[in-house]
Amino acid sequence: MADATRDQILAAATRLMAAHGVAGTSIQDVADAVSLRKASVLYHFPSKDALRKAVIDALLTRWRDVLPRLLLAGDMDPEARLDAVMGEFITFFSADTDRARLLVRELLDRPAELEPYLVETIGPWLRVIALALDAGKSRGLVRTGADLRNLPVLLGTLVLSAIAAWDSLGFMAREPGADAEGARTRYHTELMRIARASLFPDSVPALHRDPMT
Amino acid sequence: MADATRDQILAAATRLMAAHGVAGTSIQDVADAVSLRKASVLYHFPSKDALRKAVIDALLTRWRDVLPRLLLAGDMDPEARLDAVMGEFITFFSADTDRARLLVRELLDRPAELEPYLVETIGPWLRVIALALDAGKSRGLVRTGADLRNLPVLLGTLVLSAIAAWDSLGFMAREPGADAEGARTRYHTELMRIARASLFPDSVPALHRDPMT
DNA sequence: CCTACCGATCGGTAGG
DNA sequence: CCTACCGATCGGTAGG
Repeated sequence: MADATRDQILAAATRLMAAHGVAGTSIQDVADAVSLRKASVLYHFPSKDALRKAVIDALLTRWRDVLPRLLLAGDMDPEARLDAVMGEFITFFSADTDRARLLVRELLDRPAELEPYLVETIGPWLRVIALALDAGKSRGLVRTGADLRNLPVLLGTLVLSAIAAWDSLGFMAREPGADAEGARTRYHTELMRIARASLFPDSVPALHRDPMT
Repeated sequence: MADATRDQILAAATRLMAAHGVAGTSIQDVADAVSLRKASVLYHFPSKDALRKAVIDALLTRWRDVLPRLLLAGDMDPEARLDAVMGEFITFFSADTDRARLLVRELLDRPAELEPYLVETIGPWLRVIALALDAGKSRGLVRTGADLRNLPVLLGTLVLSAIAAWDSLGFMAREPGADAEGARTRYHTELMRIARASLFPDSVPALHRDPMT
């Protein structure tokens, strides 16, 4: 079933559309990247829009593979759950930063089209997390001031955009003479710390190690 | 000196480029929006790239007007300074969300071109804030765990992207039957709360009211 | 998967 | 600020 040529086109289109946007990527650009003629690309994907949809769909399908690991994580305490969810989130997008850039671009370009996907793939996760956090609140494990309706969306936005902007903004955080890999790890560690600090009172110590280190 | 036609073109280009990106906006689109011919737009701005640069430049010039208010804020304590900076940041971008969308797009499309502007207009602010925060750390006013090299960039990214994504993601936070204006205020309030929680230990109470309310 | 081709639109110019 | 026009490129199709 694996169509090697189709996969190569998809990979090239993903890279180009993440870097330059859909409007900034022509079918000819994709064809050049895989050493084919434009008409051959259109044989595998009947239109530019079909190619774009296939790129986004591949990304969201991969995300759906990650999701169950989070929802079925059983009766974790709020802190362990946050670490698990944020860790998977950071791992997923930093493993391929094209994913983050593509999603940010789609959020800006076609919010209405992305909305049902968000409701379907992020909605259930949001509800489960909000429930767990609300239970944690009454047990004093979660900050009473936290706005549980906005916080998860904002933390998701933070991870997504921070990773999408890493190539553009990472230089501002890199101290001279430090290794690039270490700088990225510290960037992710600080993402996790912000999330924890926004959710948990200081009296609840971090129980779990940073999944990024 | 005010050129009304030029300003109208600039305003239309700002709106269109924020919504559809530079590559997704043609000179014809801009001309249609101001009821001119394409050649007339090119009389006021010699090329599409000159138009784009004028749009970005107008945005960054406005930001430069806000900046001194932050840097010259005198000997504020860390908490008051965070409230002032975050408040100005949120006010600036939420007053016109095109600004946030345009900047996010430029960060993705032309990071190398934006870098000198960032270093010039954000760099000094970052250094002053980092110094003030570091002083606050030794006085126990700032969390010792905070990574002061990454935190300011991440909080800036959070505000920028959260406001850019409001139109796309705000629906996830809006409870049914709530007024839209109140929902947006609560969104901004939670942004402020995340920033404060990431920076200050719980033992330091919030001294200043939310500048958003 | 290719060659050859289509009409539409692109950014930009000449000239008034 | 307009009309008229330029070559290049766009997404897409026919036909093999």
